[in-house]
Amino acid sequence: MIAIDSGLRDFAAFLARAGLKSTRQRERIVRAFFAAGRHISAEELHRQIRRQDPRVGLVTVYRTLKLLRRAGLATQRAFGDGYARFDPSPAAWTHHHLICTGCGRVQEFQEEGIRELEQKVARRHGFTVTEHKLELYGLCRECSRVARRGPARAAALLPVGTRREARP
Amino acid sequence: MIAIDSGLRDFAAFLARAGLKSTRQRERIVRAFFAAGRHISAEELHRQIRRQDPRVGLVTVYRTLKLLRRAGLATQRAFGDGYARFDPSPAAWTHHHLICTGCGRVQEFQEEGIRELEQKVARRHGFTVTEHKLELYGLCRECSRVARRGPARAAALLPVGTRREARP
DNA sequence: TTAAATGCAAAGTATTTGCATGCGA
DNA sequence: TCGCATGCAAATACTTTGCATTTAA
Repeated sequence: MIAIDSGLRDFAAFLARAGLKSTRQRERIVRAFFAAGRHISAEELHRQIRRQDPRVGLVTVYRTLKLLRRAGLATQRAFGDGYARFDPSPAAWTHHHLICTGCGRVQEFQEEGIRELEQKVARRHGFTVTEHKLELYGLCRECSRVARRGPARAAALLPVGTRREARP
Repeated sequence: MIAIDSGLRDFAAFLARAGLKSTRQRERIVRAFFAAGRHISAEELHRQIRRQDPRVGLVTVYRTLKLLRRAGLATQRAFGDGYARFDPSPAAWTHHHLICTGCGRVQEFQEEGIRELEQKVARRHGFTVTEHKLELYGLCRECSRVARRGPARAAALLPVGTRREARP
């Protein structure tokens, strides 16, 4: 996969530039990160890696993700489920998220017009934008259907969420 | 303040509807919440309330914020500094955020066109949107100026953040 | 009266850090 | 060889929960 190779190369360059070392763990983590689906959590990434190499600690995954961010290769997000999520950076500029508060599923979408609007806002405020997040929360097609049938009144009494929701 | 009164009234109605009680603490918290600046954290809110009434616990602030969400009167956010932030709900529909990664300041902005784009996306995906977040991260005017003078190269080696960053 | 609310202390949980050991350059 | 990297365990820090007590209805 070209995306993985170029990610690895960029990261290696970053390490060299910063006087840091290439290690087996870092390579495994970076490779898995670029191979992984989008918006992956540290824990999920760690699980993936463990399958091939049990000798990689969760702590190192966290530390490497931080390095990836410093290298400009990863973007951190928080969808409100208590985990930090990570995306390869160029992707951060080209897609946004629809998060279903019913079933928790996260869908991506692209919408060209948004970029322009952002630039307009940034200019108006003298802001230099490096990252952006647009998240739409609501009910997906299926959950909407279920909600329409079910007792609508009950919604007011439902807990807002079961997991912790703040962190990131 | 009209906004505070209507917030209190709505919350009282919610409590009655749900068979819950009105208490001195809940009134204080809700009042302070609607009087407070935007995107306030539970801790900040608690500090404000304590000035007038030391007999309100942080735990109750958390619990009441959760009720406010269930009542549809508050929106929860996570800007990446480790705290959950809360906004009065109608505000969530009318403003967005510019977050400076240099100095941490959060500015609000409004941009009419975004609403339309969202609706377009929602229709395309059969999604019923209840909440939305648009956050632009980058450098504010002043931090941009400083960055342009300072040694640009150093940026690659700076820590990405000092506080914890994931949570909510 | 009684079910809900409060507050303290303790638990929970994602993430970070200290430190002894390992290992790349 | 030398200093950065790793991994374990322990620490953090925001948030939630258990439980005895208080309070609104």
